[in-house]
Amino acid sequence: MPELPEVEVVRRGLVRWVAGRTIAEAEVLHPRAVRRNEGLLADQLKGRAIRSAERRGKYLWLPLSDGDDALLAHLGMSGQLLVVPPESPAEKHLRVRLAFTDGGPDVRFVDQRTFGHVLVTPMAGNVPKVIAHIAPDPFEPVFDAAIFADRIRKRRTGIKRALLDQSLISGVGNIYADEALWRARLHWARPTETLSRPKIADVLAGAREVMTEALGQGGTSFDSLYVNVNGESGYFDRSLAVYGRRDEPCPRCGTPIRREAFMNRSSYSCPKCQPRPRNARW
DNA sequence: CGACTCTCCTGGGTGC
DNA sequence: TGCACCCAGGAGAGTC
Repeated sequence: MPELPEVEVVRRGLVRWVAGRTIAEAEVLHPRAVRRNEGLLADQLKGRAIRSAERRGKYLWLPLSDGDDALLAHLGMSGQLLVVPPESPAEKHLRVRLAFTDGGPDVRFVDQRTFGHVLVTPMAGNVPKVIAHIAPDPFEPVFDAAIFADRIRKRRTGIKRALLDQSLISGVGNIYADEALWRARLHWARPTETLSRPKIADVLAGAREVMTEALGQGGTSFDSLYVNVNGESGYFDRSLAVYGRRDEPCPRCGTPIRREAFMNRSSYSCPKCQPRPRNARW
């Protein structure tokens, strides 16, 4: 499942392949992949050059020449942006294909579960207009830890729900939320308004550390659904402390990791290091 | 505005 | 072997 480190791996892989190249043809093979796009993507992209590859949180975009807009992508759960030779056969779940005027490798958006999407959208300052409501991610210079802590403390919800709220902090998904909370020794249902500023700083530090480590190992992958632009999986799943490790020993204290249902998904935590608060909220 | 739920999707795994 | 389920969620839309 692509979260910030996985999307960053894709961005880094993509930028060296696409910067400066001109799109000869864009082909949409599944309408759902462009459901947020206004107009015809193929017409909007034909003849445009890609300037670079940028990212905020889990969103990735390719600024385009001849206008102040960009090709924006979100990988959803199973989306991939692959760089492959133009003659290679269509992938089973190929949704959008970009061919280039230089005859070099295609960029292909492949997505089994179609939660991901791509669209051409105008920029609003430094980010695409349609993601202006997303908060900076914790690796951006403009991310303000004090503002983040204030906003967390004003919420009336559980800390994990707040971490997953992309308007408070972007880039954190289910995996790294669980890992950050384990590092900060906090239960996911801890009410946000009961957290001290230092404790919020611990969570933020945990999130930054675990995502930095994951990035260093090429991201996390549990199966072949998340891959970099060359189709390779990351190795960070070997380093996860709690996510997906029900009944395995906590790396810190040895207590078996528990799995709890939360928002129609799973939360993994250590019962001893992360005791459930009496005033749990979610 | 904030809190929360519902919904979209496919294929691998599981139990009978 | 077949089939009915369950599960993985990110985030926009909608409700209150």
